Amino acid sequence: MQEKYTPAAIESAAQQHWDSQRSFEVAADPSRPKYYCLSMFPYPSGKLHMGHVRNYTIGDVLSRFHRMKGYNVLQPMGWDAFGLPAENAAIKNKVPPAKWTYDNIDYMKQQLKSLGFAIDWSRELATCTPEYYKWNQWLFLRMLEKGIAERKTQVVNWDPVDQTVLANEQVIDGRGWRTGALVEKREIPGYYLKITDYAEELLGDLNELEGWPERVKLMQANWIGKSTGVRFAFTHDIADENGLIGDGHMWVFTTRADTIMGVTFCAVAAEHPLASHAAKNNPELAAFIEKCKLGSMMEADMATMEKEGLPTGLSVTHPLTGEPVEVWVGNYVLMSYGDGAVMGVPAHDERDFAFAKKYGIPIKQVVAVADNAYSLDAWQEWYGSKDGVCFHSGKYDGLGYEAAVEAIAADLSAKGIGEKKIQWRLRDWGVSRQRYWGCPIPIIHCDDCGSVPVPDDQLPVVLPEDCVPDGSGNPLGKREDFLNVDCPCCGKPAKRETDTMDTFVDSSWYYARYASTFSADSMVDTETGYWMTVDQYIGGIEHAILHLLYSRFWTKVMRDLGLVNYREPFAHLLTQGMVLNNAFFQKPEGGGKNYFWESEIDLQRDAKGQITGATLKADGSALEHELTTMSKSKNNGVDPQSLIEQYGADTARFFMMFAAPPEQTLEWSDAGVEGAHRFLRRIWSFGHGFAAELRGLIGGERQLDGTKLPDDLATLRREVHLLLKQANYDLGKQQFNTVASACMKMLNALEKAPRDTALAAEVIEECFGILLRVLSPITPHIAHTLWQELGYGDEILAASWPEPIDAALVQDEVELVLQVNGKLRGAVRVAAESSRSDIEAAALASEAAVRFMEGKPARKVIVVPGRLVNIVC
RNA sequence: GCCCGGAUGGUGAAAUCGGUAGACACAAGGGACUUAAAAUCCCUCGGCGAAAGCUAUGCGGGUUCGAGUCCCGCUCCGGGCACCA
Repeated sequence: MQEKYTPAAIESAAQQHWDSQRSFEVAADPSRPKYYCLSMFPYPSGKLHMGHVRNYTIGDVLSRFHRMKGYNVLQPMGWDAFGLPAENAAIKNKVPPAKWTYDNIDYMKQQLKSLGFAIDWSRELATCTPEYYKWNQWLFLRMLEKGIAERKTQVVNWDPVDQTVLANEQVIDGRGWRTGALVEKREIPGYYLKITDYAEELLGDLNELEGWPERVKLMQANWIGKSTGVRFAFTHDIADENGLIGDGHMWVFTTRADTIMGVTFCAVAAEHPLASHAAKNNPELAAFIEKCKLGSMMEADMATMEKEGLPTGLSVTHPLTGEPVEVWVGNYVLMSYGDGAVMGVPAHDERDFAFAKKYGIPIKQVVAVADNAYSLDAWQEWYGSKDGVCFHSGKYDGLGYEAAVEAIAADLSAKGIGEKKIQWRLRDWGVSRQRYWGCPIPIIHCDDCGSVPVPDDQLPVVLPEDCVPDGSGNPLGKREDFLNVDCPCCGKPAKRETDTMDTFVDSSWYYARYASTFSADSMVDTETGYWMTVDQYIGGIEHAILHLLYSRFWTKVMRDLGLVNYREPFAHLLTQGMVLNNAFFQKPEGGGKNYFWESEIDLQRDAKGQITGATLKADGSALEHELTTMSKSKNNGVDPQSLIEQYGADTARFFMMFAAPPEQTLEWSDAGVEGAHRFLRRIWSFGHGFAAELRGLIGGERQLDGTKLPDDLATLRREVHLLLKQANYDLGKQQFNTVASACMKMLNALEKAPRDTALAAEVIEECFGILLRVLSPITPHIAHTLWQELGYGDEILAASWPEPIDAALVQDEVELVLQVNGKLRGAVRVAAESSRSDIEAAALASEAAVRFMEGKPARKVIVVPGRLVNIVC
């Protein structure tokens, strides 16, 4: 056995061993319990980053732990291979996205292998391969047949210079990222998946997901956003050349029907038919509407922008009072939510209040809350409260929120212009992307037959892999060989759809494909039934809503099509915190941020080492900094490669687990890695130092007799078994940082232990065997090698997980904390099985108690068994 | 702006059910070994104080014998906001 710990050598040897044994290739085996452990697959951006190392180490720890617990463990890996960065790289380097992507996959796969993850590589998949995306297309066609997919108009960011659609990410301060041109909103056709049809089930089934963090379920519930309210119409006789607009009804939705008597205006979206009609003879309004159409599509921008409006000059009729109500166009009203119109009740809605104050619209209080006086001076929290009663509301006066809503809904319903309605915040999922590097939408456009689905036997529609996007629109639009096709209905020349699918489609079902046998004839097969559902899913908290919601939806669609028999894909979810690092930037005049690498700058720090400023090495100019997620675009990623090369995979893995609990954000710091490596060196030299003794001991049928141990060895053994108990508890909580520290404590104890007797060697043999096994999921290479070298066995993978021995844990005496009036004043030692009154007596008699009680009688003595005694006097 | 989290020494963090705050590490300082360095090992290490002790878990209140942990009100930081993945 080598004296020196040489991670490079032992890690490649261990990896070769696992490779040659095919240790991690698994098959369905109904006789054994299965554990499907899935980490979110990476986007092949070029190199692994620290977030990946963190994510996959967590998954690997859980996989290896469960394997030693006796489970049949599946841990697959693949590539979320379609997406925008490949096109950006193509624009920059003139390399086809396909080549860039496949090259990145090759490199990153080798990186993953060097980290020693227990992955079944025989199930590797990449979403950009036709064998995979064929089934995106196939399922999309089934959704079309069932009416789950439909074609309607969508609003996109349009760059008028490049004549191309931009992602939100490519719009910086309202301008195109490459051209700097003001971005416009444009309506174009696209496909939507009716996720709203599943809203009720997606919401309800959250209750079944006991293994999900509450906060994720809460976020999803809020996102789905079920609200019960009233949809009703303001009537009018506004007509254009086609007759009454909207049949003389302007529909609105409100959750506050109880405030209907306080309506003093209505607001409609810029795209609303009444707005368009009013703009015809009103150039100022037409200009305002154009301006609204320029604005951002993003909800955050909508919510923070200045609320503006302009009157249309039109009025509609209040459904209950019959009074005329002015109609305004508001830039904050969304055509895509509800009916694109809202009622304005300034007295009881904060936004309406601000709007009314700004434009001098009357404010009419119609809800009163006891002991509060209404004033128009400033908005008060209680104005929006549902706790009050109707007021100034005629027949509804005195009714509380619920009674008022019921009464008003009933009256509106009687007039035939309103009803109670459930409204969802969730919108349908627009899946069309005007991009090249994605899964082609399998549709053919024929002048005669319209939009025709590609027949199943012509799937997949294969994406040509040699295009190089240049930023001026989808290159598929110029590919005659892709575009031109005969119409499947009439046989006449037709054109293929050039839109591709949202990449969230790719990631909505990959877990099911891993679990099946990659058949060319079916999306999923019977093997899926054994492995699914995923027992443990691990990924970044940033996916808490969209990816997870789309996957849940997709699963339910597959179930309705009879493809799978489960209703939820992921039983347990671990949302790892993000890995953060400082990012340094300057703000150029055109807007946006220019990021610099830390190597390009000089840092200024205060006496405590906190960063106070930064300057660019090149010209000394000042930089701003922010603590943010590691990302390619921010030049603040730390490449794990150098870490692996310098210290080895085990050190990188140990440090990642030790640095913070998995759910917490992890602020990157180079320091600390050294400590992890030092620990592994100590483990190695401890093993090396005892190699001869341990080899002699291991292997026999001998069982350590704990009753004959001298005190120091009994204490050591007790300490290690106690640490094992804690480590097992923490593994159950998925708190791996304290598992790592338990291992460190075990080694600390072992190093201090006496080692000069045969009995000592026996205890150390048992304890070190525990330590190696607890450590093995985190640092598998060193644990594997020491296990073998010391003769514990051939395969630590095949060893069973250690459990603490109760007899080793007992102790005769315990030390209790002594408090007087809640303050720590000392300690009392008592026999472990002392009664409450014995403990009280011992505490009261102690020197510290006498001293701090200052002669006062004890009014109360609180005894917490095994913990403390508190004397109140 | 809205929804969801988080905040504990110089740093990362621990504290299982409301019961010794700072385990385990990193950094720093001191020492041993060494011709020297590296490595390794030992000691100190929240603040104030000579000590007794006091004080301390982002800020301000509250509940409790006892609060990092529970409640109310803030501040700052992170994630998401539907075309980044």
